Amino acid sequence: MKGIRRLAQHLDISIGTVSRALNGKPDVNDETRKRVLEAAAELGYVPNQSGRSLRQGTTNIIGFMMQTGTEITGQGDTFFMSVFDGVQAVFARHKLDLVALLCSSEEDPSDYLRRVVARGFADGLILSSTQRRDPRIEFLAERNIPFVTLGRSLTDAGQPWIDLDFEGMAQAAIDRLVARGHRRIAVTRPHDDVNLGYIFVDRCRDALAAHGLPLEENLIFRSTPNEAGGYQIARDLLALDKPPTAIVLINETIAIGFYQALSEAGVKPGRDIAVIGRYSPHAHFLSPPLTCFRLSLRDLGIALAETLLSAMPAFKGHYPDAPANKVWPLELVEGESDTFRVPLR
Amino acid sequence: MKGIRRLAQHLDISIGTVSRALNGKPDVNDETRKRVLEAAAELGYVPNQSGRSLRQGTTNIIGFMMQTGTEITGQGDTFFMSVFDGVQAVFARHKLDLVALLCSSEEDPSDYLRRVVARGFADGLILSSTQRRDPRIEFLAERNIPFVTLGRSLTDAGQPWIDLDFEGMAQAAIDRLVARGHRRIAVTRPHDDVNLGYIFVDRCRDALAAHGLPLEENLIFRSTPNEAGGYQIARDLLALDKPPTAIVLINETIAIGFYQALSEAGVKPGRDIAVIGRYSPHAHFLSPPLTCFRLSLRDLGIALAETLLSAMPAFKGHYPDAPANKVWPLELVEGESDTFRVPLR
DNA sequence: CATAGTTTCGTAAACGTTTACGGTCGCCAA
DNA sequence: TTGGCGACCGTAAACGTTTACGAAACTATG
Repeated sequence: MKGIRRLAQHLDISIGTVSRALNGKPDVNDETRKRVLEAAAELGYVPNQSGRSLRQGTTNIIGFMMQTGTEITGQGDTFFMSVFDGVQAVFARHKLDLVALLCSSEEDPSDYLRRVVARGFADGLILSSTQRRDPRIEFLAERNIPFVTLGRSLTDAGQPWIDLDFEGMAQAAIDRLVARGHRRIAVTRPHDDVNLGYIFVDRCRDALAAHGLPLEENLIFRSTPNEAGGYQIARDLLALDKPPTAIVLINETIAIGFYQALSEAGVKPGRDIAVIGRYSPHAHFLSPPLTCFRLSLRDLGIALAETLLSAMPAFKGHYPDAPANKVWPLELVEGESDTFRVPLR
Repeated sequence: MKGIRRLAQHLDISIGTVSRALNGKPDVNDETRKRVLEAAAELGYVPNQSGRSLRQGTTNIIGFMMQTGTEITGQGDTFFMSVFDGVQAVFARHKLDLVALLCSSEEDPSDYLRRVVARGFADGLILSSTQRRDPRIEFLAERNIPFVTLGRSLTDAGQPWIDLDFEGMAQAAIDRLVARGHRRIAVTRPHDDVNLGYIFVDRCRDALAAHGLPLEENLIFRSTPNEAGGYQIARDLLALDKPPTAIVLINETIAIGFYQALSEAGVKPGRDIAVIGRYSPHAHFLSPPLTCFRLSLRDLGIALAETLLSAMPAFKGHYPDAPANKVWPLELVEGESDTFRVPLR
């Protein structure tokens, strides 16, 4: 005898009552409930996941899908782990288990999603690393699986999303640099088709145009979003006939390689070129400290979770004021890497 | 009508035959099997996970447990993502789904494990961040859930494990530094009770003793294993009356903060102090390049997966030569941070 | 005391699969 | 003709829960 039957037999009551007692249903005597809970703890009984979700049609599992391989995501462990931490905190309060679904860099994310999730694996999903056109979105939407995306896509299907405010960052960074006299400003973007690259570059172009300045095509640098990518960008930049006087880095870790390549050439951020980037735990420890845009990753995770919950029928009304769509603000952290000013001529 | 019934009705055959056809059982006509597979693809049928695992008593899910929060794990950047990638590659070949179970920094890992896994959630588990005494091991062992740990523990229960060769690293690093004349060598260790700290420090002590040298207590630095921790170590080290002439850093990302604090004090690795650390994607991009110990994280993941598979009854014999226990070698990458030699006097 | 209402509990069906078992059919050999 | 055998397929039980329904016991009300 196993499972709930064993527990019921041990207590000499029916399995129905045991189940009700454990699940906090109202029609069970207080005394009985107490006995059941004690016995469950004593025998180490834990309800079987499969049985429960087969019956209820619900798994109590939320999946957070991400991709492995820093060449792909541009965000290392700490980015996702911090966001995950926030998401976890919310779901734990609702007895939902959160698991990370890491899609290998070798597998197509859509195939992965189809394979692992179509079979009723999760009650809800968080999608990250959204591509410019992302078939996963259509797939989930037409199956009515609640989900939220971290990042916008051109193929949005009315699902809630939260995205970082790359528009605001572009605007603020460009305005700041232009105010310091820069006219030829470079920008970077990821090498692949992730949507933020388009958003960021386009908005930088707009912001420059508002000042009557062009975004020169050869000052748009594509790279893998890791240290090596940053290194390459700096090399390419320095090899130009007429290098720009300022640059805005869109990814986190590229600053390390970027700094290094500059250093090897005797070029110092803040003195010879203005650099603005993204916050990362090492940003403070670069020399000079990187001026960068920061956000609270944990809070972002919390918002993602609440948004997803408000999109799940079972939790209707729990988070009425959760944002359906939100552009998450980035806060400027002043460093010394952008103090270089272009003298007026 | 849903699920396999719908498929059976659509084909006008029994659900038993459909199931057999889909699962590659022998006693089904080739023609019938073909029709079933086509119809399944057409209708987008995917077997329900809960139903299947309820019947079979197996979930086809493997869990890789890690902890969120860089202050905890000590591996920033891409450590886990890379290992995970290797694990994934192996399990995918066996139609096993791998999910990451990230335990929040706020929750006790043992509680987490009990909560999420006891209910028959996974067929096997990989445990990382093993503590010196780790209750999770006993928990899994007595429930007969196949698992493998990344890291040894004092409370090992006969399960297979793979650990990094911190002994070898300690030995090689100390020998190297002593050969260059260093007599007062500092070492670092994580701030918490993760087992590798003990192993590493003890073995450094042994290696020094073999040369007739002591490991001075005030030259053992504890810190959070992130950039800030490394920064603090350097500050503390420089504040000593008589700073050491060399140091071995056990964690990856602490090198960044360590370098920065040295730089602020005008101390240069390789010229004024010898530094040996652990490889990380940024190690090349520090100045001077960090002499460090590297390993193939993806291969480590592959080995973990094969080891776990060979411990799972259902895969007996698939990986007969998978290591039960293995100390994973670390390879020295020569940089320029340890070229400082102590002049003979 | 009769009746209605309330509290508490047991019974059994249902969730979607897999699989042991037995049945049908056609074929071949004796 | 008969028996045996192999190929193929249908039937139904089983996995471990939850929950709708109804029964029983008790309480309150008239």
